[in-house]
Amino acid sequence: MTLGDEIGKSKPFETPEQEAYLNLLRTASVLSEGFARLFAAHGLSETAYNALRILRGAGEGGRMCQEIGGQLVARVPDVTRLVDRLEREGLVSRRRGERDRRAVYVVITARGLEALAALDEPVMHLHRAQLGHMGGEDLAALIGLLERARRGNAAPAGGAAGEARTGAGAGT
Amino acid sequence: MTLGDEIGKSKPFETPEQEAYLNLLRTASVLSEGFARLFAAHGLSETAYNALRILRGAGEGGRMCQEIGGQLVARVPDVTRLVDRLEREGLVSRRRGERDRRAVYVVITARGLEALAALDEPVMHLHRAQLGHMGGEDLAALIGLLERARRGNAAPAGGAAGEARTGAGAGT
DNA sequence: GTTAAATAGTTGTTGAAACAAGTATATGCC
DNA sequence: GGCATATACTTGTTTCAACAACTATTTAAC
Repeated sequence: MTLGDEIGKSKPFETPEQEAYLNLLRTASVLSEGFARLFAAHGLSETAYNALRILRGAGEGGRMCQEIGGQLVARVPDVTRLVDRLEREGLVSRRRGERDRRAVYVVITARGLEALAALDEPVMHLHRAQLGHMGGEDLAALIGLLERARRGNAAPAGGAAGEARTGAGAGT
Repeated sequence: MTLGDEIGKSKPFETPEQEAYLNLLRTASVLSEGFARLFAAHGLSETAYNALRILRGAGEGGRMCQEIGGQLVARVPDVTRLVDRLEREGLVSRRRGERDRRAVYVVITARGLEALAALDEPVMHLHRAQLGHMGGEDLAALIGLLERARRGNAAPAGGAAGEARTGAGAGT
């Protein structure tokens, strides 16, 4: 089913770029809704799940809020309150940095690890249910094209782009 | 730049499906942020812009709230208040259906058309800036793969899927 | 024709997203 | 070593998103 049929557009698209963009958003929305439902059934949002995944990868050392923000697939401008919620539910714990007392290291708790573990299997299953019908070749092609698509945005050409971002820029 | 580098993941991905999914979300997020900035500079959200586009396509007859919801690229479970906001800013007007007095037809106003017109050129420009570096062939391939990716979700196999959706189902 | 079910929107409420301003610690300059 | 700047996070506030309950109208059943 083409996107034109799906959203009932008669004069489908003006340019291939627009068609690609709208297809991208639509696909992301459709797939992401499936995960949102899955996570919601476990009391988590997609962002929360994502953050927990990052923290599981970080191990006992944890990660600074800033780093969490940078690693999330979708930009989140308020990591503090995201961590607040996770902490309130006992899934993570905060630890003030010792060397740098401004920093706050967020560490996943045993309960957080359990929550993730309970999701590992269903998540993998859903990934396969959603995209398993595509061959490995098509998946590889899709991945390559998506990476290529992002490249145009590396250096925002316009005027009002690429500024502050909550004091980040953290740099290599 | 691969997504693995981008979000600083050492052990990148567990399956190609996961890699494709995360690349998809990331790309959608990156591109969509550009548009969000553009629209915000004109006092609109992406959803609001999208709704106005739908209403411009609908012409003087307008569209029912239900139809707007169905045509938006990302599902929005509260069209009423979306229309509220647009109405408050004078971009659309409501008209109670005459044949079916339950229905509310939403029509774009002259001011709404102006707002869109002011964005037509910048939007097309941004589309090109974001994806213009990809050849027409790659764009076509990407579009095809995205459509293919959505196909796995046509009939949700699981249990807790495919229910109500705010009384919709509306059918052909 | 009157009642039951379905449809189209609205309203209420809670939680999260987004932007801006504020506090505490570190770093660098002189 | 004291002051300016930058960094890391927190807090305040407004707006939007999401789910559920409610009203009005239509359709269908009997």
